[in-house]
Amino acid sequence: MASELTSSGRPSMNDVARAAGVSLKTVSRVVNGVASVSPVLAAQVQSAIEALNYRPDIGASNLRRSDRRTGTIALLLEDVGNPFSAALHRAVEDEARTRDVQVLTGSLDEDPLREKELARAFTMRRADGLIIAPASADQSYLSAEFQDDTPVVFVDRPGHGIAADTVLATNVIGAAEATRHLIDHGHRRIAYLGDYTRISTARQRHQGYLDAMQAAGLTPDPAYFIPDLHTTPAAESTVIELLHRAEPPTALFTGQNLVTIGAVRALRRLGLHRTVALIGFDDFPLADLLEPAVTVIAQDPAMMGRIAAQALFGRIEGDDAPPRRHWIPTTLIRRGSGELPPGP
Amino acid sequence: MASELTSSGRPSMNDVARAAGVSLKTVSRVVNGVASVSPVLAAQVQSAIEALNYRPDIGASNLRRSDRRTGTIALLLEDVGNPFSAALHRAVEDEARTRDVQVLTGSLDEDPLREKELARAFTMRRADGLIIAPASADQSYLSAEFQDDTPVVFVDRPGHGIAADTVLATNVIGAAEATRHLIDHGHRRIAYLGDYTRISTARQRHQGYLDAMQAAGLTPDPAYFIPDLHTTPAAESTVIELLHRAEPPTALFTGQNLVTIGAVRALRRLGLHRTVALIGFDDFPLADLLEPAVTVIAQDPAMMGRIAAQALFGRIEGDDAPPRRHWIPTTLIRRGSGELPPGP
DNA sequence: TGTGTCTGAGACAACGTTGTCTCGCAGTGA
DNA sequence: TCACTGCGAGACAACGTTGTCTCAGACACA
Repeated sequence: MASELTSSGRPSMNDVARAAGVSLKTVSRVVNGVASVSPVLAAQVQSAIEALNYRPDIGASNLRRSDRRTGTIALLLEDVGNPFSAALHRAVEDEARTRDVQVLTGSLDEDPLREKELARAFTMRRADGLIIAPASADQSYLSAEFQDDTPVVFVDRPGHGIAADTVLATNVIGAAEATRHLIDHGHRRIAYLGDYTRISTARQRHQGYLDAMQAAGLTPDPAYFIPDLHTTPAAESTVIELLHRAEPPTALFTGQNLVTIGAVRALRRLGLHRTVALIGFDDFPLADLLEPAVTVIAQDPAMMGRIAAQALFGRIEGDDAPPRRHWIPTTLIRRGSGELPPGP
Repeated sequence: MASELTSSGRPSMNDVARAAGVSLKTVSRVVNGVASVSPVLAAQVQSAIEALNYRPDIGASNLRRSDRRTGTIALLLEDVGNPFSAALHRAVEDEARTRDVQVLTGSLDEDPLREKELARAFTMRRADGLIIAPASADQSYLSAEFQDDTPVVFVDRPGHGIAADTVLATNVIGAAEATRHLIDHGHRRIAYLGDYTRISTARQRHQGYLDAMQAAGLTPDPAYFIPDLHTTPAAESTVIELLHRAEPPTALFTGQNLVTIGAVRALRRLGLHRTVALIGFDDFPLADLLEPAVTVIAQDPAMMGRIAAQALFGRIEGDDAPPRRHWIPTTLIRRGSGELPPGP
């Protein structure tokens, strides 16, 4: 157990070499599984490694290696604590795991400055690639940041100012499907309630709503267009105000999770949860256990993460085809709230 | 815009030095904010940095630096996709952010082998510290893995075989409070339904249940002790079976999130959700919107993450006091399901 | 026996950066 | 004018590792 280290910290290959009575380079060969080492020496090296608890420093390795891979990718999401981001994160991790790659994560909180700070932090750590759900309006800074030699994949939201693979939900189609579903159930006064207009998914979902209304020959009433809701309390109070109007909508289409939940709370407080129809974009846990259960346009964050990670690793491994755009389909899940008829 | 790089990849300090007409070391001084550089040269260096989009390689920096900090910590959780882990992760990130530290994450899925693999992967990346919710029974391997020079903090579950700071919820107290609450509402036949017994939190919550029963002079019926439930479907079918027995319990105490949700589903299917009382350990979104709303013992994963991160950074910065144990209190939230009286 | 080939293993430089040492030069005081 | 001080800035080695080169020795063959 007596360790013969020159330095006080972790043992290095040199310490292992000394302990095993071989050259540094031979230790390197054993660690990297190069075949041309005689079994006798290899065994000596192995036991020295175990005696000293030697662990290679992949930072130093990376510095010298020709492929320059750190075995680390970066993942920038809206908020690793929210269910959508968390599910996507998990799927990325699963893909990374099969390749022995680790994942550095960061939350952007819709803050463009934070996005740039984190991009820089990850550049300085020489991540092999980046998956990002961008918060800022323009990602052209990324090509300078990464010198165009680190692949980038956009997920959930498209990037701007830089060509890269992109993985998106079918926001327009899904929102149109939700709206059409409400129209098919007899609704005409349908309100759209969405997130900040600067967020592209919010704009697309609104677009889908408009498309479906127009396709049905209905004129969307601007009074029913309610953007810039970002939190549950904001959505709740806004819905209460909306339903107190002289001519309230008979159906609500909510363009985001927290907004949907705010709407559910508001309808409950007003006792209108069995009267006013509701469809939310993005599924959430227990939606099926509410009264009435909430009809949603479900996204598939796990698939988005998986496809994004596969695209990224493809690029890291040398795929240099033109950037691709992957559409991940949404699904209408009928549960009750979206099938309520309009009042008399 | 013409870049004068020797190498084809990212520019190095050498490239910046050449472009600015100064020595490599002067660039290093400017990058590290050493004051003793004349303003003129510093400005030349700055503009060369910007022209070349130079970004320091903190891996190389770390290799040479005396403090040996990578500015990266590792976080090992049960599953970054579940709400508890995700909330904890987010809190750790927030603490790390104030210190310009990035977070490497990994999910263990109750797999001891995965725990060891990830510990090794993070050692090889020379993380400055580790926060872990352990899946294996013994973490003594960590002191070899980290050579005792990388601080470790256990969170949610205690570690074994290695002394380290530990951040735990008051599982026994919280579970006892839940059970007492049911007893106070007149229940005598109370079932405990929990996760795998090998998980320490599951054992502690069961212990709290036993404590409260005994304190009330009740003998816990072994038939009402139902361990090893890990998923919602398993919990759902088990609860259905349980309530079909000749003498079913009048109240359920569920020791974990997914089990609670399985119980809610089962009670709904049986139409007993207003008859059989239910208290769950760990809060979950929308628990207050169910019918009846679900009474829970709420944990505070964000506080657990924050305290764990603060403890870890304290150690990283040199705190060498004996290991501490931090207890994060749980809170009983009365919502209705836990206040139902026993049937006649 | 001499020559050539092969193989295993060590020597050395280099990756990008920082710690330490040294040196030149301007400014100071006698 | 001459030492002395102080300060800015460069030279050099080193961190832990791998790529490349070289060399010693075993072996085969003419």
